[in-house]
Amino acid sequence: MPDKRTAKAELTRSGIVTAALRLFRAGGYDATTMRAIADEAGVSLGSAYYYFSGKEELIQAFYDQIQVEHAAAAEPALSATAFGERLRGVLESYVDVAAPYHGFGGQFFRNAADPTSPLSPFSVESTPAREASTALFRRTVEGSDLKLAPALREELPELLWLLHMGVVLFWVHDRSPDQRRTRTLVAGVAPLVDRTVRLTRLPVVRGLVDDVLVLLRSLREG
Amino acid sequence: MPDKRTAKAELTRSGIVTAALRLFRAGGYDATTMRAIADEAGVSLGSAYYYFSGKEELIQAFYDQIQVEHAAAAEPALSATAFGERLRGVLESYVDVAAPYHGFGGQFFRNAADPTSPLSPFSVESTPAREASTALFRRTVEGSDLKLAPALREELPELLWLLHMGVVLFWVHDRSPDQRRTRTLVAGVAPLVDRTVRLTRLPVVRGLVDDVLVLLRSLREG
DNA sequence: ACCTTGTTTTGAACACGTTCGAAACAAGCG
DNA sequence: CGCTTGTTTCGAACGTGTTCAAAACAAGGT
Repeated sequence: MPDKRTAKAELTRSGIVTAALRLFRAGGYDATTMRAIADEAGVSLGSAYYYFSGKEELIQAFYDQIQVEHAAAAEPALSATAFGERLRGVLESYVDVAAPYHGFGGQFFRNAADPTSPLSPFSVESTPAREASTALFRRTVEGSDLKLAPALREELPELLWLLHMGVVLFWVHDRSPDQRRTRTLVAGVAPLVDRTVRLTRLPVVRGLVDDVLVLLRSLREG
Repeated sequence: MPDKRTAKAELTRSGIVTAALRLFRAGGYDATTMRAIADEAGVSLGSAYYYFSGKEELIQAFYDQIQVEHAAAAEPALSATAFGERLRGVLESYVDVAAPYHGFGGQFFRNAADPTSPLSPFSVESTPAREASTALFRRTVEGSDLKLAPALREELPELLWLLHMGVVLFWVHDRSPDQRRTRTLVAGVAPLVDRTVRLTRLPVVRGLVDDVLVLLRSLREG
């Protein structure tokens, strides 16, 4: 492991990342070999493994990039005030940003699904990316016209992130041209979530919501 | 591919499956090599590949086995009449049945998450297993005291299957001893679903449910 | 200058999943 | 019995991700 990172080492490292991203983009994840990445970066195979524990770790760079792009692309959507509109815009912008990678998104996804992998969106290693994404949904809630019980308001961003993960899951399996079906899903689900959340102020639904919150908390500790 | 299956060939085939399952059970999926499976079955490496297109295909046998065990283990739970009780029992019995495989369940899961893989629960190849599982949830609904709009009643089993998939996802990531957290989730979520579904008869909620159904249908065609 | 210590680089080597051409086997037919 | 056709078995060989011991390099300290 590189403890004291010299300037030159950092250059080598970023060179490997750049090479990997270029090749992933061109030919997909599985088809891109570590040897090809090393060649493209102008280093030996062993050097690639000196900087990265394995092929998987190179995906993280990809994730980080998409997350940043998503945050930027979602910005315009956050000028609306209606919660449903905001949510729809934020979810849609992800589909836009991720579109170029849809072809081999599944190859990434396979690794992400492994719970033992640091690439899993639930892993500790993904915490920064996860929190950045959750922050985006927190802004979606807080800048909106939505009126809510404070307890639910606090949990909502994380629940929306979960919804986002669900959309991504759908997206990965979506073979329709230009991911039309995912867009249909987002356009339909956003207003539904809006209306559902507003319903939680009804007395009949209130008790249900409270129990959901209790369950969420007991799961978090467990 | 074996077109005309002779009796001896069928024996070789099942021998390979048995060997694979035994080794998976003992050492997990990743650690079990195709060479070891072939050895254990007393055939050559090439023979294993003559019968199975790859290591992945051997997982399907595992899935089928669990599905059958689940259906059997869920039977007692279906003697209850309250929908919430029935649902809880069915979901819980899966956790019981799958418990021995929790250790390497994630290794299977990784392959299942690949949308291009036939092992994906959404793939055409998985249709039989998926429908068998959905049938279980249809029974859960139909034998219960649940009163519902016919339209929703028709869609509910598939939605419950989706919930089941969600529970499995949670289960895979659950590192608590004896999967306590997953059991907490199931025990908590079953009554919540029960109450939520019953709420759909309220006039205020009715319109929401109708829109959900419309969305589901438009997604199915797309 | 030389040694020491730590970092970076290298390519050979390993084990694995998978492919493939060729051999062995079985069955029907003349 | 030979011959043909189709099935089954085999193991060598390929390309892959990954590991590792050794070399090259850099920077001080003496």
